[in-house]
Amino acid sequence: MPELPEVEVVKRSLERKISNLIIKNVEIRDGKLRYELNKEDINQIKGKKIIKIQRRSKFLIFEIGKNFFMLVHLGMTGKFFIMDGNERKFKTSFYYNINPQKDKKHDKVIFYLEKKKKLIYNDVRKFGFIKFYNYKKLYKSFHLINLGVEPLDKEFNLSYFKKYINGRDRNIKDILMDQKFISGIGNIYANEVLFASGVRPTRRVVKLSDFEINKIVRSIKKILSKSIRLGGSSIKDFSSDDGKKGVFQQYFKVYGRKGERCSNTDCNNKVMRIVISNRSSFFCNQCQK
DNA sequence: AGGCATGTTACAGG
DNA sequence: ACCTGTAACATGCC
Repeated sequence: MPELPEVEVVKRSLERKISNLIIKNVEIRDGKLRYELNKEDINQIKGKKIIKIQRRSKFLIFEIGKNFFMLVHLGMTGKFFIMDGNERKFKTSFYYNINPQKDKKHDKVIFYLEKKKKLIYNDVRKFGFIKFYNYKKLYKSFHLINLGVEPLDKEFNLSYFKKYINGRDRNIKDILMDQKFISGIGNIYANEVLFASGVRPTRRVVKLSDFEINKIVRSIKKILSKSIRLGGSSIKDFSSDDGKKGVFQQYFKVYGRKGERCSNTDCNNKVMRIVISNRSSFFCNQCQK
């Protein structure tokens, strides 16, 4: 589900709903995630309070009690459900159509909170993980230490961009998804950003003009922040307990649109799909140079 | 049946 | 030691 905007939306939602609550108990339904869940660590958080939830790149960082941190990555299909009493609320779901019954099968960890609330970590493909650290080790962990700038930070600008690509002969799409360069962009947003910038995903970075780089930088900031504002453009809150099918609102201009007409009104070209680094890449041959 | 899927990373080769 | 590209991980939908 998650690229930066989605994770940010999840973070805000969690902050609102479960911060300042004490974790009464934790049930591990299936600890086999990307990394096996550490039971001793899990035991340590019982009786402690969720103090704060932060985001770095696509990672969520829960501060629990004093000097203890839970690092969560949602992988491809990780999501959190918050249950208030018996109601299963779909706060942040993105995996085909969510079916409450089928979905329960993939509940991995259940955090029992105060006020009869529950936080459920659910992950179909098990690429996500939950790890625990103290402060020092958290920020020294290999997950966080190699991350590049946050795309929405001022630090991410033309000169940072040029400095990084200097001497690298790679295509622009790879660079945008390179977490050591900027952290938070995945396949969907890389495609969308390049469409908005009028740059083909295959372009070598050494050949980009300052004008084009600026366009890319601005598109990144614009698209990511817009997406956060909209509640994560690739996800939609579900209220499916009444049996109604949730509706995905698609805002994508090129992603997944192979063969469809280009989104630019004055263009009759069809969107192409090619594979770059094992990932689908969509673009308009006419509008992207 | 086979292809495809928002993620990271271990590994091999240069 | 660095840099780059490939394959693998698990599961389900089309």
